[in-house]
Amino acid sequence: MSTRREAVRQALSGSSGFRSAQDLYADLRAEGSKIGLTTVYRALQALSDSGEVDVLRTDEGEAVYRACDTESHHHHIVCRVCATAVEIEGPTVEKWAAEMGAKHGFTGVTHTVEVFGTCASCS
Amino acid sequence: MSTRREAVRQALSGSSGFRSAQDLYADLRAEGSKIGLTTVYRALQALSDSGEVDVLRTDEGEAVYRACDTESHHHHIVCRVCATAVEIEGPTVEKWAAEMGAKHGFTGVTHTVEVFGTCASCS
DNA sequence: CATATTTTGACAACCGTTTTCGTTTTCGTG
DNA sequence: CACGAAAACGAAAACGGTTGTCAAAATATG
Repeated sequence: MSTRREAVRQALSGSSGFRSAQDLYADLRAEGSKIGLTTVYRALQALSDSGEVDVLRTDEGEAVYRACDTESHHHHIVCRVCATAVEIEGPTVEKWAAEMGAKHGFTGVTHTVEVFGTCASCS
Repeated sequence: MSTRREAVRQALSGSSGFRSAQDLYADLRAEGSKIGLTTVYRALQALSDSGEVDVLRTDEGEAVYRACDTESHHHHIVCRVCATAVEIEGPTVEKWAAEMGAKHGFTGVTHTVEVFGTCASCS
């Protein structure tokens, strides 16, 4: 793990919620780092490959990343104002997805679930 | 509703599963239409605004569209091999999402749910 | 210390999407 | 049917996020 990559990881861990690559790049530059945008992208890709961060796409097609507290499968509820994310657990959904898959003859069922809303302090 | 827009809608209805704007453009050109790519995008945007089609982003950031059978809120289970999509209903998830939102003090909660798997005929 | 390997970052290339803008088509009205 | 306004169209350029290129710098290896 190189220094730069570690810096990106920390920038991500240090902020709550989902951040875009460009956000993180701006953060790092703001604190004086001379890191390049390319390196941020590379670091995020590596971190996501190794499963250390979650990735998802916004409706605008931008990739956003988040350092996860837990290793296990879980979902998030994200504030659409301040982007703060809370990890939520959903045996309910997991079960529902599995049932639906079975019902329609699908195998190897996976699912993507994202919940958005306005958090208490932003509303 | 203009002629072009109708053509796009039909191209979409005529194919099962999610299709990208460029797919549809290729389809239309293949059958001899002189439609422009711009118009396909505009038509899809209009159709999605009016709720006649569903939109979602692939992991690669590309927007894909699908003509829906029903007007109401629902989800899909998509075959990752042939892209066939089946509409599924989930009072369970709707309720779960609302509960989770309330539990963490979020308001105006919306959600995105997509289920993927391999359909019976592809597995 | 010299050399091989990896990492880095400026910049260009990409790709899907959106905007721009001049042209064409459609449509309402006289 | 003719006219003009408004809407739709399409080619090409612009755009924004992301990825590739490549030479320079950092790091590891002998």
